[in-house]
Amino acid sequence: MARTVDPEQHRRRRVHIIESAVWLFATKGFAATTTADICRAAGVSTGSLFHYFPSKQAVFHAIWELDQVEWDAVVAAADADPDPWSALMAIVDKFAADAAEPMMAGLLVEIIAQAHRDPGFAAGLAATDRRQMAVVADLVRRLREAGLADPGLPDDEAARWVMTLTDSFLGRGYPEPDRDPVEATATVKLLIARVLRYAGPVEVRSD
Amino acid sequence: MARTVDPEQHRRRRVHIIESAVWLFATKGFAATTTADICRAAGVSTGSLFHYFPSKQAVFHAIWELDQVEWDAVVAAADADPDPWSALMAIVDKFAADAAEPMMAGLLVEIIAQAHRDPGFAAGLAATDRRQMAVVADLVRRLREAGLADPGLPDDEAARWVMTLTDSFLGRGYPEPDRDPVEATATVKLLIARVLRYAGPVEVRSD
DNA sequence: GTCTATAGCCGGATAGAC
DNA sequence: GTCTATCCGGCTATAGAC
Repeated sequence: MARTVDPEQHRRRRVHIIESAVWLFATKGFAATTTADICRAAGVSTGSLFHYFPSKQAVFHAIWELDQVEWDAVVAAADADPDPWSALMAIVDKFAADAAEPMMAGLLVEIIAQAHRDPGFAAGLAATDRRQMAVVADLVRRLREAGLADPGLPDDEAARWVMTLTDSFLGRGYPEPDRDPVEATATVKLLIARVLRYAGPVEVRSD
Repeated sequence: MARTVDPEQHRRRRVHIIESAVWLFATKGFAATTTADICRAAGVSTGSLFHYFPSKQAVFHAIWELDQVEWDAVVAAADADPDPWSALMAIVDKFAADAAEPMMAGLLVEIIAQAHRDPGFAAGLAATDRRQMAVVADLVRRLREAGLADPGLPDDEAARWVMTLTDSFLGRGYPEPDRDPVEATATVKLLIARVLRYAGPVEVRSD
């Protein structure tokens, strides 16, 4: 009786505000997005917004936290896959799919820009990145121990280079309309194979 | 007599303001940098600033234009070098040196962020990038025709991947203190060799 | 050409009724 | 919990004396 309010509803409203804000941050940038913009997009008033979040920055941070949940599933899938190469390719596909959402590219740029200024945020970003890198490094190790790859580099360094290649999905900072995402993915897989000196067959097209 | 004022002095003052602003944009970001900040850093008054530049954006654009001059020299040197591999490595070194300046990384992030919002600016960025890519593609062609490399990809696509690897100098968006720039450069050269299937010797250390 | 002073606007965040 | 109304600060850019 003390709490008549559904905590679940509270969470849902929060998520709704976050999802409205993501689009704005990605297209206009963090600084150029006003709290009024967010309120309009989410259909709430200023007062409500600041009831759910203490500041504009807090809304931005919450976006990042939401994304972590998705990655947990990806990591779990990679660990469960008995074939390390297919697990690695699944991760590559996940990166490619993320980057294909036009919003994601703009958002990531904004996240990196924030990290360059806010050390605390940078630390969180670094932690996430290390987690992702550890998963990839583990897959490289499994490939190497199975005799399927010989990067000639420490596993973690090799993982870093794999992720450098997947970063290319984000493009070079400007629209490249003539670039075919499917082909780009295939090329990344090919180059990962070369960099790791992978000995197995590289699936070039999945359809 | 009509003009008592040295146009050269006008140019020097402009450059001075630009150089003061670069630092601020790189560390605080474009939006968070106020025109008052720029004035203070450059030691001029508000009125003067807007005498030299019509807007804050114009200051930012001018930075980019200044950088172009530097690149012209790099391009000329690459064309003149009879050895395409050493010319390519010189370009890699130039990218590495740029990224080693801590300011440059922050500035580039800001430039990319701007490009995501301002189509006109993005077009300029794309043009510069194409110019750089064309130089690299030409070097790949020369390597290929000399029988020293066989990327198995079109030259321009191979050039794109070379530049993807050099992008890694900029890091992953957060400080990585344990990363040795000299070693990173050597690794990039090694990976470029693998990606291009370069047949010649890879200089691993220059000192 | 350079300054001081300030216009004019809009931002994030709060107060307090309901 | 949600709203309306509003504060307060700081911003870009301009005006006008020198």
